[in-house]
Amino acid sequence: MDIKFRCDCPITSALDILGDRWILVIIKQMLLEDSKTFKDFIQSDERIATNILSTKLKLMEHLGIITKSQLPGNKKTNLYYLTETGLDLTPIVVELALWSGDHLRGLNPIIRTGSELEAMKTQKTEFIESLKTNYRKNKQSA
Amino acid sequence: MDIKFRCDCPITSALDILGDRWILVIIKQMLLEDSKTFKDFIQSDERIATNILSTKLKLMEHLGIITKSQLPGNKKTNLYYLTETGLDLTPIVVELALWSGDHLRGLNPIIRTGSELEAMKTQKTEFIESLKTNYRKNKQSA
DNA sequence: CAGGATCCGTTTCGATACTG
DNA sequence: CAGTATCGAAACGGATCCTG
Repeated sequence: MDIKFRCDCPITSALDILGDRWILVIIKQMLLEDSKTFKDFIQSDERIATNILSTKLKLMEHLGIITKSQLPGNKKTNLYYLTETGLDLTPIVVELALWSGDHLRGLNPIIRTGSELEAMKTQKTEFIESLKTNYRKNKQSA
Repeated sequence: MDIKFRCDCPITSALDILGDRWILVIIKQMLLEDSKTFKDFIQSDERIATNILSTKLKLMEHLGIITKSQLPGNKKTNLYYLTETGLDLTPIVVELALWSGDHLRGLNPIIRTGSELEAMKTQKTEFIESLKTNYRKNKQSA
């Protein structure tokens, strides 16, 4: 698989990656909903098709955003986890959540609880760090 | 024009909007490169096609992210400006820039100068605020 | 049964030509 | 300058099939 970006500028390349709805959805699922298996992603209410999911997971793995692994004794369930590079996207997901909370209300329900959204806003840096820390913890204990 | 989101969840709807490469590109251009006319967007090195640009600008206007206006004496040049809702996307653009700077190096050149990227990181909140303040100022004086 | 590949109709994209 | 029209190429998405 080779990836071609439109130009050499990093931010433009970042838009090639993050300007893809499904990639953002997958990252959000992993970070906020503990999704890690193929089935987790399929069963979410995002309605992603299996072929699309498959393609995007492969792409993300190739980009170094996620890794694919298996439980030692389990040959059939694959586990997808964010790498540290992927985890560094946490601030973007949080900012997205905040923006949507501020400007796309009326659509409800809010992601997670309202109070959590409040915490995100008032203690953003800490919230991001705790999200990353928790994620790393879950990843290790798996 | 009516916009249909995939579900009622705000963050999912946000992904419907921001998970679009061109919308992100346009916002970035407006915020970081002072782009405001159709021509500005076309002439950037992003190589956006005229029909796509036209469609996206209309969509963004409809979403309340940008406004379209004209100089009083000028009937042929349209001016596109971010609304306050659009301006609130500044943190997302900044986080994108930071992530790409950290993880997509080797592609160079960096958006703007390296020192500016450094400032972004160490004084992020202030940087975001100044970006917004400057934008509002330019918008008014136009 | 989980994970994913294949097929295939439909939608969207994108490059260029063209218009007010 | 600021867009539309057109049309081939690519992506989507759903249904189904395959494989361990």
